[in-house]
Amino acid sequence: MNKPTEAELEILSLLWELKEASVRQIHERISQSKETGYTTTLKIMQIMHAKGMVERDEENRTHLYRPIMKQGDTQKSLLKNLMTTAFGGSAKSLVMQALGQETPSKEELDEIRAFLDQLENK
Amino acid sequence: MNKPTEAELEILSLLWELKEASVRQIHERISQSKETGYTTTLKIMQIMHAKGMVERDEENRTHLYRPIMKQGDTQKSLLKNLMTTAFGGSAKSLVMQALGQETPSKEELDEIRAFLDQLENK
DNA sequence: TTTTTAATACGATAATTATCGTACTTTTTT
DNA sequence: AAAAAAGTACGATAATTATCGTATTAAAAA
Repeated sequence: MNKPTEAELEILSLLWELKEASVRQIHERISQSKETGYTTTLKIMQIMHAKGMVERDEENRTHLYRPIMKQGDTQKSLLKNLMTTAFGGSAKSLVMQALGQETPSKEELDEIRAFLDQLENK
Repeated sequence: MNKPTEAELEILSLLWELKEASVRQIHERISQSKETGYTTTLKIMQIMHAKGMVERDEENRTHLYRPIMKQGDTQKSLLKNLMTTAFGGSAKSLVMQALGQETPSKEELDEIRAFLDQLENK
């Protein structure tokens, strides 16, 4: 599956969150942070559909879109790409940079620790 | 400083690694993994210079380029962007995805643990 | 000294991505 | 029933990015 563009990714992540949404719903969310026309959002979603990135329920007049690209797979491939291009392939430096960026809660830190332990025993 | 494009990032990370390089050096590295013309690499580096992303030593005929954008800053902003768009802002899920992707060595895992502890006591 | 090689500069073009206007259709409101 | 509102479709265009050819110049080799 091909790499989503910036605009596509923005929409995809809303779809991951909402599971299913109309163009209007997506557009309302997007236009909170960005000045953009409704038909622009519509067009991008149509393109995503043509590319097979999303599926569409056309039962009713207002179409409903659902993501096809799995969130985990997409995250994986984007991360891998970023890791090799910007971090010289080092997971460690990426991870530490990310943690410094936005520190998780105590609970989350513990989950990460557990995950580290599990990795080590594999 | 503006977000580097894919092609720019590829060059930037080579410059981070080499500290300083000619167009030819960069092009040789790039063309190992990709079929591309010399003048294409040249042009992109010229554009990067025009944008102020790199500096250039023009003493000799063969110009030498050095990165201006600091590696850490660039990594930070790219990661932040990816974290918000693809990971719903969750550092935890990004970190775990990255670790699953490319498991660091035992030593590196320990460094990450130390970093986690340090975060918690801050 | 002549020729060949290796460099830069830079405009033109291709390719990709984002934006929007307009036409048309269906639904809802008046 | 007429008008307004809310949808989709889709072509055209703008903006950005990537690629390359050609001209020119400097250095190296013959």
